[in-house]
Amino acid sequence: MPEIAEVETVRQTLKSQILNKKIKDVKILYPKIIENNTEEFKTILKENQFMDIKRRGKWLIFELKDHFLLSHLRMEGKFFLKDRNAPIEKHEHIIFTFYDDTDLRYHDTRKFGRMEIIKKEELKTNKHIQKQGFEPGEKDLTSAYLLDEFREKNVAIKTLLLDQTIISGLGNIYANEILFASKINPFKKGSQITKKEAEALVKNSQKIIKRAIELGGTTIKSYTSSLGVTGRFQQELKVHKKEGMPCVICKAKIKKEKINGRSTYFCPKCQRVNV
DNA sequence: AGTGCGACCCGAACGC
DNA sequence: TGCGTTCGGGTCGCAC
Repeated sequence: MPEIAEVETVRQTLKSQILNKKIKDVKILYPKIIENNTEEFKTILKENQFMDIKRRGKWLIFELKDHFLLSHLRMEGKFFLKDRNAPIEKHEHIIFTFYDDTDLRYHDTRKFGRMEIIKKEELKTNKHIQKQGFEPGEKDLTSAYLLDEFREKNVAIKTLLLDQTIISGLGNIYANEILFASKINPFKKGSQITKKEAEALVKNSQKIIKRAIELGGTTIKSYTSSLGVTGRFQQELKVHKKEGMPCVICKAKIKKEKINGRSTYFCPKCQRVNV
């Protein structure tokens, strides 16, 4: 699933492929993905060009002349670059055709992804963008900040790591891995998190996301990023999808349980409730 | 305000 | 084998 490292990989890959190419036409085959009026969406894009691609958390931000195109891949959104004559595949929902006869195609099996075009001055106040917390690696993501955010929260730390308003960009895979690296039980309540644990979370989120980006993200299940780029971080997963396998530290069997409806993998020994 | 949960989707995995 | 059912997963919006 695309989390921050996968989205960053998509951003870098796309940036090297589509910048400053003039858009001839846009086709919307499944309108629910677009949060704007579809005619308005097309009108803004035609004859326009992507001048830069930025990112905030899991949101891709394509810079146009006077607008930004925001794109969230959710579970399985992918971008592919193809020849315009290539047959349209089943899950290709949005097609941007450039004047050089290539297409940028948005492919999304589950149709969960979303796109929205906004005026440039609306970026900071956009409802999606403005609520993003700090990203792993940003210097404002400190243990003091986390302790303050967790202080009054009576929910599992695992759930809090997935809250984009606190830390921006983490999904289920990296939340599981960061908790394992930090030796924190995923069920532990936010208010019970100690200073030491908060420091470990800052350090490990930074380390793991940095490493995942270096490896091009995690390819798991059906998810691969654009243009056939395959992530290699899955080779370094320690607990995610490792139910029943021996812990790399202590050999105890990795457990799988649900927290807030999400699969949570952890080592019952290294991540004991009271350490 | 904080918290929990269904809805959105559909292919894969599972159960019989 | 083949069919029906369940699961997963990020985010939103609603209910409490």
